[in-house]
Amino acid sequence: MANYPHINRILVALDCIVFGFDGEDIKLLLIKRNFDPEKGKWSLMGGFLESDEDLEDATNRILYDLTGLKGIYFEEIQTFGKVNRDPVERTLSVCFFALINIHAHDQDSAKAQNAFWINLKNRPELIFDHNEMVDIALERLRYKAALHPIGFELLPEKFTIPQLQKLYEAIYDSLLDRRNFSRKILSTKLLLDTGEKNENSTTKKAILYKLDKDKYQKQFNAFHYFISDSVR
Amino acid sequence: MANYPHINRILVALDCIVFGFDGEDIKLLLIKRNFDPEKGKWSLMGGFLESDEDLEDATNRILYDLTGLKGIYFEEIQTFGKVNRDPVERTLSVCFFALINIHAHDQDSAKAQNAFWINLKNRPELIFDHNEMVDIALERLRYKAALHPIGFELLPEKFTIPQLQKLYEAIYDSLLDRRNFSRKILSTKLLLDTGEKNENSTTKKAILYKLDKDKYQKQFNAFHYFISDSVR
DNA sequence: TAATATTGTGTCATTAGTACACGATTTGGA
DNA sequence: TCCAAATCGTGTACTAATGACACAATATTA
Repeated sequence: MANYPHINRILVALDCIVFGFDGEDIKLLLIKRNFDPEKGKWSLMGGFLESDEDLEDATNRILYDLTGLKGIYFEEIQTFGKVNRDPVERTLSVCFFALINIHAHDQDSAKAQNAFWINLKNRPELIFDHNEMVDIALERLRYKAALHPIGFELLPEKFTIPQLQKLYEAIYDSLLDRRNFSRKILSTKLLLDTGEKNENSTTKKAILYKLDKDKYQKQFNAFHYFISDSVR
Repeated sequence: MANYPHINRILVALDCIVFGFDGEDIKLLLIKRNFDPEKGKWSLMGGFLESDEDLEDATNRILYDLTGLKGIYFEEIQTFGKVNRDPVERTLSVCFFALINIHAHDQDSAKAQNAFWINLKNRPELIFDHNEMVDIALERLRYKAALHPIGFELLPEKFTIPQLQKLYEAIYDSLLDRRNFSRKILSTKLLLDTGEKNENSTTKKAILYKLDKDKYQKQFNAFHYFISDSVR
């Protein structure tokens, strides 16, 4: 069976940081554990890698079990491999974060996993090294969102510029200038005016935009190099 | 022993992309395999994770065995986990890249591993998914070097601005404007004038600088956010 | 219909980025 | 010896991007 002899095989788990946005704050989808180990405590959603399963398929499976959604945006962060990180048995954890539209997920799936949306600012202590994972995920989200138009993954299909601004303000926990923000976002040409307006507003109704998905795909991995001044 | 029953344990390997710079080109330290599987073919340097070893310690061990150096700069890229990526037995690979000063490493260590510096432009076909690993590593190096002063890891302690420019030109495979490059680099205030000049040159001798390590540490993780225009 | 909250757009000064020029240094051969 | 060739250091002018701030328009409610 095993063809590399004398080498130890190790348990491999996946752990997922699910970010959502409710219009005001960034939220995490966390598990109130009703199973061992650490029953009763909070943790990230996770699962073990099956022997016949690609790593990427396992990620999609875990996200589907949690949210009922397919095709969620996710990104690997890091693999955590301290010998004693899991007190039960040595377990490597491949850690990733996912971004979802908080209103689109399936609530029954979440309930079945005993998962709850928790405001990032009120996050509880998590088991094992899950706190560190969240710290790193948040750092990565901030890093990525600064350079790539990733934030749209957290919003509904149609959204207003003020909503988008609130999202960025939540991600960076800082206030932005309305006028400069608008100019900067529109200059990307990634937004399409739907012609509709946000009827939920009690004051002036803002224009609803949607993402230009073609441009989004093309531009996604382009970013402005620090060294961009090339010579012909 | 095992406390999570009914779950498959998997082999975990580490694979490392070692980048170097010889003054003209980016090079890779590759292994001409004199062992099975795929004996005789080229591969990345790698090794298995030991059962009593932290992931990070394993990385340092593998890099030390290859280069004789400690404290090398390295960064995890991604964990590769397709079921059939290793034809011998399923093996997860935690993949990372390292940057070293090509002249500082221990040649005997490299020789013992049958490792050779290969120009990135002439890289041979590698085994398994190692080609993809190199592609992703290069992309990550370009990404990172554009925003962080990471390039210094590839240069000797004292270096000239023209040398640094050649490095960036090699990383991005493009020519840069001498005058603007110099201005941009000096504006970071990360370079200290050593007062010495490069005696190797056959024409005008350039000023030798060294890295201001204090500033380097402090600034390393700072970068300019896309959304940086905050309101007081 | 006036007060309040919010949205869309505009202006101006400052900074950063791009394109390009000139004089200085060093070596080696005329 | 001195001039050509290569390379290095710095400067300047134009353009684009950013940051700070103002005003008019829209919608609701008292």
